[in-house]
Amino acid sequence: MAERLKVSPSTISRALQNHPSIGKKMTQEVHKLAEKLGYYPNSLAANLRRNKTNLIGVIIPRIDRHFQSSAISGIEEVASKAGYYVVIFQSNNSYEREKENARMLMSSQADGVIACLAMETNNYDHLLAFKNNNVPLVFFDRVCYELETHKVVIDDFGAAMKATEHLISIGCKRIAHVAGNQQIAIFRDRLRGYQEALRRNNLAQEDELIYYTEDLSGKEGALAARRFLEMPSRPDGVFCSNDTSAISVIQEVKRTGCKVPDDMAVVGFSNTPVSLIVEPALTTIDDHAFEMGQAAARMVIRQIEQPQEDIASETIIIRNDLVVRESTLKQKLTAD
Amino acid sequence: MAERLKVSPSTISRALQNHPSIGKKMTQEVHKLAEKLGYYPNSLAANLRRNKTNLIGVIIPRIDRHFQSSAISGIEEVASKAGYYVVIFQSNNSYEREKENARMLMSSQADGVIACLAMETNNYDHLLAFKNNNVPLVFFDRVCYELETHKVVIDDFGAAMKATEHLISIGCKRIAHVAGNQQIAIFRDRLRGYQEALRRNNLAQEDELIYYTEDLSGKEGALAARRFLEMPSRPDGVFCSNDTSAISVIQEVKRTGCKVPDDMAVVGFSNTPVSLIVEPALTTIDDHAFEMGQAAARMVIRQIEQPQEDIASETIIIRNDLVVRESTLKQKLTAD
DNA sequence: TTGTACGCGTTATCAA
DNA sequence: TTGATAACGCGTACAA
Repeated sequence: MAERLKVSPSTISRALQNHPSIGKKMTQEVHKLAEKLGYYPNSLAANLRRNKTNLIGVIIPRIDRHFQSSAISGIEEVASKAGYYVVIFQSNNSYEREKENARMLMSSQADGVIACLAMETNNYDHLLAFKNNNVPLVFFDRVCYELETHKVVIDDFGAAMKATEHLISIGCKRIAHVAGNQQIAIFRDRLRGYQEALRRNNLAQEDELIYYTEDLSGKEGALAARRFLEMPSRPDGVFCSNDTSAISVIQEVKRTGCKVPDDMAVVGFSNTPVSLIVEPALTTIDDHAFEMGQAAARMVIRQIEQPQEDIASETIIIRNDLVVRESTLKQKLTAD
Repeated sequence: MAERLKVSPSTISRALQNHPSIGKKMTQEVHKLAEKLGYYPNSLAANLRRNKTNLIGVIIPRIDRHFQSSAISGIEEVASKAGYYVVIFQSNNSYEREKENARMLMSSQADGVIACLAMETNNYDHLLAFKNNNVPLVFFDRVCYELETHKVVIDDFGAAMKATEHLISIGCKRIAHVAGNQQIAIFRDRLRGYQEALRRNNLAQEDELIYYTEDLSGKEGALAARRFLEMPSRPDGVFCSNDTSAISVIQEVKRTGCKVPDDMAVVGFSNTPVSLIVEPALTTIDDHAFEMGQAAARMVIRQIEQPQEDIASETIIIRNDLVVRESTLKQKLTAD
């Protein structure tokens, strides 16, 4: 190491981190030399020694989904300001990969972990390792209620109710729902919120008004739309559990010559950028993914830095907003 | 360590990696015990010892851009199959952050690096460190011609020419261009491709037909459209350097009551998902981001594993395709 | 087939 | 203010 050329390793080490007990002339010289030699500290060794990596691991299904990448941006913003680095692991919605990711993360000695569960996951043993080894773990969005950890979520039930009641408020009488995978809590909650809104307003609750999808893909959205359109008494409003399927519904409805929102009003979920581009622009729930990420990061960092606060489980609920756009602006109301 | 309960550390170590010279009964027992104890190898220590991390660092502007996240998915797919892990660093298009990212990556002893440069970057010293320390470096998309490294790109010049000639082929006579930041090579190349197409076809090449933007944002696209629409002799076709601006152009044109493609045909660049959702659907260049990522990953892994192949610089050019959609399907041609 | 001993590059501790 | 030394957890050459 660079010390050859001057003094002792410890002096170098201290100088590089501007330790107060080092002469400032010395400190300067060391810095200059490091620069000249193109010296990069080996953080592997440092982390090993200090038993701290400043790494926050993130396990998410897919990076190329807008909701996820927004959340990551939020995590990154908070983490980097606090001096942490974010390493991302994609599960591709596969349980096996998620398990592998968790193992990796344990091995890399991450200081904390933030996770959004894979579709497939319904066994949580692989995540217990974090608890057992005192690695702070925070879930967001697709959380796990079986495990006692901190969570960041939105009120999916309430948001779905709000979305459905909005459809009711513009005069829809038969409201359908495109439902997500019912293995996942958030999609169950959204279905329940939809049902509760109907119940409270004494509207029809027919099974055939609910179309269950595997993964809320565009293709499934189109299939759902076709089913609804073929019904003898056609629904006049649809609440979809995500934007992708909602947009497909809009496109399919238009393809058959019907009008959105006049023949069928549509509401989505997530406020992804596409909801502004489809025509008519999509009314949707803004779930503030970026803020969820920020909150999750703050939470995990707090646990890392204040381990004494031994709170078993805390849940943060991020606000959500209904963003009303043309896909639910019926003529009679635009006069306002 | 687990050895307390059995034999020596080295036996454990060897057993865990299924070393041939260990009794298979022994090996099995060790694995079982590790499982029971919830043992996770400390990869920090292992990497330090082996002087190899199996990490590929990726420096990109922003994870929440579709092109980038697709490329990352491609990188990840190849890397994980080859036993490498991908760590992502976002520069947010800031030179300072990119510099910081490079330092981090050096410190974390990444085995290789894949980079897509930030908008701001026009000094490349921070990347020299990789070369100086024999860390393989591969650029993609926004590459750096000043440095002698491997690169993965598309033929931006040719693609832009193809896009522009497509506009010409459908009968456009006055073709405008929404140009990206001219500091970046790819955007310069796209402008040049546009110009070359006009030249070859003896079409008007007026300065006012080129609208220079800062970052090809939606807002700038709308401004460009307005400028074009206000011109005394209005352009009848526009080639935009990305999809975001192209979509804004379409929306702005429609807002003023003009028709796409009949009054003004529009072509974008990248084939992002939104290009399918806008109406009319956007004709665009598919730049195969996922494949660029794959190619970059293969390239960097080859360099890691075969350092003897001392090729100074190799450039892979990924194919690109013009995807024709309604935004350039004029009535007279749809009869085909 | 297994054990011993050392070193990877850093930092914490203690002594000077 | 600085230096010597040990230790972090693992892999490996060598010895047994």
